[in-house]
Amino acid sequence: MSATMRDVKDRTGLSLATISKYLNGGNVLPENRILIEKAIKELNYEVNEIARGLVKNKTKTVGVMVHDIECYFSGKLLHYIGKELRKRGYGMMICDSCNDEELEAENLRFLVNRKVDGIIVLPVSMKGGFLKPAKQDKTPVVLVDRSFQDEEFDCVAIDNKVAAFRAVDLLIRHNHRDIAVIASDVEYTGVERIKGYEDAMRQAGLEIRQEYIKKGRHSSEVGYEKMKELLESPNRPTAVLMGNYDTMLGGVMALNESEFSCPEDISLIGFDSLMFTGVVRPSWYMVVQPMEKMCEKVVELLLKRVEKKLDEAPVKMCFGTTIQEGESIRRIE
Amino acid sequence: MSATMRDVKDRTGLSLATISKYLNGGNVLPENRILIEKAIKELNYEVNEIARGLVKNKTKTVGVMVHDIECYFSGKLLHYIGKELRKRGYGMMICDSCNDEELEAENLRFLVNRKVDGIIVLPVSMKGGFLKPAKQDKTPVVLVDRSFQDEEFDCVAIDNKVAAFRAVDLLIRHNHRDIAVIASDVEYTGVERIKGYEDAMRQAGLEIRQEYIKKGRHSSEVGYEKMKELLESPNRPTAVLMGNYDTMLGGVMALNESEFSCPEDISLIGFDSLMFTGVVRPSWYMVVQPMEKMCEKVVELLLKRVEKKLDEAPVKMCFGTTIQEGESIRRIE
DNA sequence: CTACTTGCGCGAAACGTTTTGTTTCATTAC
DNA sequence: GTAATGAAACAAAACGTTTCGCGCAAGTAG
Repeated sequence: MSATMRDVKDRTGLSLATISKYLNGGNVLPENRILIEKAIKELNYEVNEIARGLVKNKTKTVGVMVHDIECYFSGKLLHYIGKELRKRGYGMMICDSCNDEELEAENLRFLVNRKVDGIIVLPVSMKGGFLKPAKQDKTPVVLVDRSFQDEEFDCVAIDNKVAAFRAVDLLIRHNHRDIAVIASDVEYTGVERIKGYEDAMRQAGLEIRQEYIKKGRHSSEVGYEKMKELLESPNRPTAVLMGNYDTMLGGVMALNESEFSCPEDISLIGFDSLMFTGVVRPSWYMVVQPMEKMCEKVVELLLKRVEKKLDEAPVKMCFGTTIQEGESIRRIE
Repeated sequence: MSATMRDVKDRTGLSLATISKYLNGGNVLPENRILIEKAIKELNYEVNEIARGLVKNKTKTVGVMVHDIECYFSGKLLHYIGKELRKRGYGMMICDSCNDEELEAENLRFLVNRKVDGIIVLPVSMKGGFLKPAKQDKTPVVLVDRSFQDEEFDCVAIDNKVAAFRAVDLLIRHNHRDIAVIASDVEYTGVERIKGYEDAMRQAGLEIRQEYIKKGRHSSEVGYEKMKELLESPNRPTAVLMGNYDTMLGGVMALNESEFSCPEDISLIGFDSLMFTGVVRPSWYMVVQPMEKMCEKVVELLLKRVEKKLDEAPVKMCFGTTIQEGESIRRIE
């Protein structure tokens, strides 16, 4: 098959140790350096990273598990994380959990068995149990975007509660009183965002009505269904906070099919969907996260753990959000 | 660190060969099976896939390189490919080429050095030169969505020329005469789609005007710019074929900012953007590819090569497209 | 001139699996 | 009672690297 170090050794008459030294940037005699380089070129030799990984017990690869690779948020995240890892000489092994907890657990074992040096997880689960094999193997794990209810892990995210609070507060300052929310009660971000919604309502002295809190997994289907229910309800709200990007999509679809329009009848604010800026009319108000910064930090934190430069208790990094203005909110006079 | 086969061996008093046999589904005495299973559980033993890969020279992993992981098309593709690979017991190592040819070449070497069993490429480049290391290593490669101008490789894609032809033909059948196209002249799909545009115009006896053929890399920026040029031109077209999903986004942005509207002033048809269905008004006419089927085939083809079940010349699989109806085309009376 | 350093190179032992060819032992057949 | 058969277990040699400890030569200090 392909050439090995042994071939280079034979062709140069040097020893394996010397070749290895050269490959790893050590000092070799100029004449030998030339010899080796010539042999490598002629043989098209390339390091076998598998063999190297075996002895070093390091693969220079980190695993990244996302809850759902199809969603825009994941794509963006993977892009930034990949860029940052590459900058630092690491490769990336991506797994898609397909929003399935079993698959998530399987993927984790997959990565651990392949001896990745560390793992970045955008989890499906709200509980951290599935990470046990990584712990046992002492493979560092850092969470991104979401954390768990039961366990503390290194984590980089935004404060979802505060972000949702601010969004609802904005609606209130536009004189909205009948404000609903469509968000997930089975995903960490959704749960936190609902809390923020409730806080804002409470603080403004507004009644928290259960019929205005629509729960269901973050997805366009749920967004569609729940928005429909809200529109058809006798107490149709004047504004809705959409729990994430997908529910926003679904919600707007329902709205487009209805007799109502945005922002005249319903005001909307959502999360994370920068892609639509300028494409959709009316343009959307949105809560945006500093994704690139977050990804840089997540990688930095993970590699510190990998390289044993950090040995304290779990670190939680919280980023601030901004609200991107749009046309989807009406001021009630 | 973590337990190895040797630990299992010591704890059971059996030999390494027997443990290996058990792990690989061979027959062992019932009493030994129990012994082994107990030891594995107690030790939390997990196979080290790196070591296994070294001796088998098989990693049960395929590499997937996409031109740009941020784009929706890639996300969808990766989802389906991952699903299919998992079904067949393979893992997936994803690389993002970030639309950069140099990075693409680097990523390829990365995958080859990690001894992936095969590689699926959605290429940036229009030339196949960067695949040389894979050839030398005899790592099978299958292209998806795009192929090269200079070399033949296994490839699964649609016939872009025909797809574009049909789209333009549809516009013509709606009595449009002044039809423009915005597409890439540096990417395979764009080049083919422009050819299809020209064929359709020619066949209908319509003049092919260079001012109506707007070229530039497939991106929302280019879509935006070129659409603006078209709108401001004295010979404003009545319809435009958008070269891909990103140009469609950019084009619609430009349109939204202008005094013109779709479909009253300008009719539009684009490619691949299922995600927007129902969200954008007017809804878009689009050429859609059977992505799931294509991904299944791409994996099937690659694994046949990997498992040496196929030894012929490069295979080119071409899929048909359908046109999804929308509201973005006006019939001219 | 001797003794000590320094820079390179070398051989051999790892790393954790699979695999090959051989050995062991119980069973069956005559 | 012996030979033939077959299943299961074993020991050892791979796989392609890195690394450890040592040896050799040339340079430096006294």
